[in-house]
Amino acid sequence: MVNMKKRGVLFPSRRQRRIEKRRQEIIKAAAQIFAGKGYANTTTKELAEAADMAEGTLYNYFEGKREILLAILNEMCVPIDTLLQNAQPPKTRDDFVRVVENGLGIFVAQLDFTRTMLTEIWVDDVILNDFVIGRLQYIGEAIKNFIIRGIEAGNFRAMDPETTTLMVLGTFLALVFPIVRGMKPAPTLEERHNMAQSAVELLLDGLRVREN
Amino acid sequence: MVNMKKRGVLFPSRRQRRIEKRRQEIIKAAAQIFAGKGYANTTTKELAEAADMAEGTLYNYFEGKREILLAILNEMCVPIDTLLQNAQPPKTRDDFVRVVENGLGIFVAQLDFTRTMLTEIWVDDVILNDFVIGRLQYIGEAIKNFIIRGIEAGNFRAMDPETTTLMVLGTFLALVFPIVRGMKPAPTLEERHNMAQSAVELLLDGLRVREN
Amino acid sequence: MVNMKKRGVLFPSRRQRRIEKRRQEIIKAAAQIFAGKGYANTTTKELAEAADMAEGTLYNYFEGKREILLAILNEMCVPIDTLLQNAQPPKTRDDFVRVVENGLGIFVAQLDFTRTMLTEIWVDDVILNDFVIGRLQYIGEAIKNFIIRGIEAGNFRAMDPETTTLMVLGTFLALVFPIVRGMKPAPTLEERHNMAQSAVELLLDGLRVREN
Amino acid sequence: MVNMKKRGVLFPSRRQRRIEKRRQEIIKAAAQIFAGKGYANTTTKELAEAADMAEGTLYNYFEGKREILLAILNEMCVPIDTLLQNAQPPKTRDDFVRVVENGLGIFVAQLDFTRTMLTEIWVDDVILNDFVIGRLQYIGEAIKNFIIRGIEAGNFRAMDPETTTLMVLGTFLALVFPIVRGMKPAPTLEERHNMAQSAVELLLDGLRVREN
DNA sequence: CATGAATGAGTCTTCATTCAT
DNA sequence: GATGAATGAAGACTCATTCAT
Repeated sequence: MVNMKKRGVLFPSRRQRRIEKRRQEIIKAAAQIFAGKGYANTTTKELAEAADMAEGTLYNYFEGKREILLAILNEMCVPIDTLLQNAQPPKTRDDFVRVVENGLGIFVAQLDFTRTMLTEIWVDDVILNDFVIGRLQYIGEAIKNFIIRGIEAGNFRAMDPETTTLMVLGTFLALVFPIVRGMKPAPTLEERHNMAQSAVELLLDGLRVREN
Repeated sequence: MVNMKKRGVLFPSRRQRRIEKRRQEIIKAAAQIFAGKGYANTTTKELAEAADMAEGTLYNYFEGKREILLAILNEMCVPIDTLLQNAQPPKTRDDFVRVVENGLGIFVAQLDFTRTMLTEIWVDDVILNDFVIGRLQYIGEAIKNFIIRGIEAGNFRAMDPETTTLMVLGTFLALVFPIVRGMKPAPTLEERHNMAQSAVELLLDGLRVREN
Repeated sequence: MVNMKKRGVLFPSRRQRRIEKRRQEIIKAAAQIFAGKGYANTTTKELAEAADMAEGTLYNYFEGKREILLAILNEMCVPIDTLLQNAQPPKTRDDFVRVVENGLGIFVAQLDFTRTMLTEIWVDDVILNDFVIGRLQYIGEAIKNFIIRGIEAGNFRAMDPETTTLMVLGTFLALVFPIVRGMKPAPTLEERHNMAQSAVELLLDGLRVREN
Repeated sequence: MVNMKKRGVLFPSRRQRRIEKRRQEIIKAAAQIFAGKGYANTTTKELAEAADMAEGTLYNYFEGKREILLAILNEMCVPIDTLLQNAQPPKTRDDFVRVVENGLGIFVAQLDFTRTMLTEIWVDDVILNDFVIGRLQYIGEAIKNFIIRGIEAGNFRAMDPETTTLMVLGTFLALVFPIVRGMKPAPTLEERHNMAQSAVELLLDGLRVREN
């Protein structure tokens, strides 16, 4: 007989599914508000209203306000981590474009989560370390290797890989920023493709006209 | 006889100078704390302690907590605005490098102020609009014109000026970020020069080796 | 199905009744303290203690300290207003006595409320205007008309109606004052009747013996 | 040689006179503000500004805020006490009018002081007892005797002296109220005479026409 | 004596969390 | 599980009083 209390993650009972659904509702609603006014400026009352439940009910699903925030960030990291795990180091120019495109896609797909994260990393060292630093280092490492290999293969000019990595990341961030901050609407699939093209073009070839 | 009540800004009385000095002390101390934990997570008690005075004394110099924040941001914008007003559109590559260098210099010179601002723009629309948007647009416009003129002169390849501008800004931001976030120490003058060199090189020539 | 959210005023839900009850408790306790030491000298802590609840709980029922004061005054005006609306202009001497009697009754029935009001009208123009002036003018008008009609009918001697009205009101106030200020115990029904008799007698016939 | 430090009250030194003058300035200015917003709602900063001096200077002339209030009330009681001491029990109707007139004159002559007192007696038992109760009892006693003697002489009808006394006082208060509360301008000498006439007429003869 | 900046206890108010229903 | 009233610790701000200049 299956132990009803410990069905495990793979075969959740109906009860567990309901709980999970409710948590998701809370998370989604909370992300929207956190994204708008920041964690510290949001009251649990607002969270409850946004999730359409009583204040006390929140505490049946989360230990407290902060756990909701952490859940949001965890949630947001899932697709990022799967992308990172499956990603192949880009070989061709099109590979490169596709990576940027995918990255944009992830952030855009969960705008509120992204906003929430961006809102907090400046203020909360724990969050910065637990959710951002590691992944950023991983990505940075990947880019740096990409650059180094390019230099070794004679395809890239000899530049400081450290600084260059940062700037590559910055290019990406710059594309995302106005969207995240709500100054631009979320780009369509096609627009994302064009943005990625432009980015890669700039990074690979620079502004200047090739003389030959 | 000198009118003691209306000495004006240019010849401040000793009293006015003392007040201004005290305000500066408060601003400096507050920026340090705001930079670390954000405006909302900082109590007036902490501000007072950091400025080494009683809580009530703060209110002899500022109308309230928020005014201290605004004073910080105003303070920080002064050197930026003078730079922007005196800046010439870069003509040569060295011009370009110098502009980036100066920009880095400003942010680094007042790290706490920069951090404070970065901490709040995600959360406070008023601040974003009053202190950032305008200047960013101004800078963005300048960069865009630079790009457009370069394209017209046949020096730059035909790229979307809008997106490109963003990415140029992003490159800069990327250089600043780890310093502002306290992940890297403030760079020396020489290091800033090298960073600016790298940035300009990447932007103008891209990663790829010129084939000729 | 009964709409739970819009039951209306006439059929309050149990919840609404509970809230109203709690508000009344607070109002009553607050009136007692305000009456004793005045609004400005009363702290919310004291209010909470008097109402036997935590300080924060007050704010579940009122927007703030001042709203409690206003609620007290509103509360106190209800019986006054109903009296004023139903009152008939006194025709006979007994009518007159009864009016005075009723008036005394109202103030005595809610001594703390009366005290609270008397405490604040000297200090708070808004309250004076919103709660007192209008009603006083209405009453004054009624008295004045009563006097004028009396004069026209040849029953009353020709006196300045304005000043006389004031003095009639003053007579009433004088009866109320020592009770309100706590210098005398609240009068019984019978005592109130006698007081009203005396007042009417003085006003109608004066101190002097009728010569005929 | 005269002891400069203890010249006594009758021959104040120039220094003492200056101090007294300064105290009077403060008292006057303070009364104006207390009259408007009440003691508790007035800050020492406002007092200092009104007296055109620095906040600290107040403390060279008074022990604290409360002492200023008490000084105001003392000040106000001087003319009242001299009047009470010199007053003869009114014999004729004109005597009576003159007493009322004088009373009005005193209150009107120092409106701010009167207002200040009226503002505080509701809220501060010490003040009520020290400054008002005693005098009121004295006056009440005088009126009561006047009434009793009138009754004994067969001039006045037999009424409850207690209640009647109260109402006589109330008549007076009613005349003063709108002036004190700032709803009417201060009456001229002549107007005061008329008011006194009306009051006495009402009290002695009542509203009703004498039938003979 | 005059000044006014400094002080810190005291106020009103907010809000995350608990718990009885 | 759901509710939302109760709680009280903590926060921003005020102000009478002191004191160095």
